[in-house]
Amino acid sequence: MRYRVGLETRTRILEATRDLVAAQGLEKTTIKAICEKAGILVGSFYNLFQSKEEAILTVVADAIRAVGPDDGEATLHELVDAYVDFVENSEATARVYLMVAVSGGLTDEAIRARMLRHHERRIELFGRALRAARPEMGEDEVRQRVESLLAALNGMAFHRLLDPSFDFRSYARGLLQIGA
Amino acid sequence: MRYRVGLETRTRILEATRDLVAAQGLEKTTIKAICEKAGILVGSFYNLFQSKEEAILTVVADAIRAVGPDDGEATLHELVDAYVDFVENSEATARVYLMVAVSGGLTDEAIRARMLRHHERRIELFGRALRAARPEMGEDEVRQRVESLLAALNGMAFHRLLDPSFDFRSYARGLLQIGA
DNA sequence: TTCTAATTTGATCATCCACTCAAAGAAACC
DNA sequence: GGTTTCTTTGAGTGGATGATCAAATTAGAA
Repeated sequence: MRYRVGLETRTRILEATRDLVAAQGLEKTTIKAICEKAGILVGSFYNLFQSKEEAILTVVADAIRAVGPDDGEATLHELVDAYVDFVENSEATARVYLMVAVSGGLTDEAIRARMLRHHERRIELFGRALRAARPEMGEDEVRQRVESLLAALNGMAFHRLLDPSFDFRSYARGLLQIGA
Repeated sequence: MRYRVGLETRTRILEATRDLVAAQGLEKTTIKAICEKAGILVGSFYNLFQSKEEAILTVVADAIRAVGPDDGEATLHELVDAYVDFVENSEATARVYLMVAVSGGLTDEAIRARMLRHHERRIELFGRALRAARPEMGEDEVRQRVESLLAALNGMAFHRLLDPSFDFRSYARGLLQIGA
């Protein structure tokens, strides 16, 4: 994979994989369907990826990274908004993330460990923001509020992906008023 | 399916299916594995179920029913506790429910509709309990609080299933103090 | 016990899927 | 233009899976 055309094909394969996984789930996504959607034949796929698993894992890794913590200085409001933005603007990636987190996390030890680490990082990020806004708050209460906020955000993100008419942003902002 | 042995076999098949789906997910659960776990041969399976899908759908329907609203008179605290009990005491069923809700809900229109109806019923149930405890609260705020509570409960249930050391009951009760 | 209907057995089938590979074609560098 | 390396093609392989079926066995009612 060194020529320009090869890299373009690789991108097309990953996009096709992401969209198919988002629409049909991890297991129902077949090599044949990926290749059709990417406009290539099977052999080309295996020229760029060693296996179906490798392509899917690449998509999954991208999805996890896309949710990931960025700015350690952000306020709670900004963090919540950024998560809503992610779900609203990168719906396919968000769907992949959610499916992998649940189906993968519950059935695959490696994914489970990765999800727990990812969660812990987000807890720290949100905890830092809450402590900055409410310096007087005790550590136990910070933990309770941050776990609650993140759980509610995840639950609402799922609701939003199930039901596009669910006003994720409003409800997410409402969370800050309840728990602020 | 009229003889006693047939009904027993049916039960064994459904238990095996439930446990395998809980451990490996919907798609990786094969007829062969179900039959081995149930201690039967393939032909017996097809004597009692028309297809693999029928067995899985039966398990899934049981799982959805198991989370379902029961008592219209229950307090918020009782409703929350009942949900925690369900997750703690029927872990396999809870895992099946979660996997179906996410993977199924995001990829299958029929399951999606079913999940949204189920969610709406739970919102009503929790809403009734909150209104009973806080008659002065406006309808918009009831909706915001109930959506937040249910989303957080679902998010925490997932966290608990990923991480058995997560103290679901304490955090769930903490939700009531934040939003009460 | 006898008879019928339900149940079990296990070989068999058709289909789908991930993956391989050798040959032909295209891209990049001299 | 020549050479090398990368890319594409597409038929083909092996294996697994869901499902079928006729024959043998067993449960239960009369």
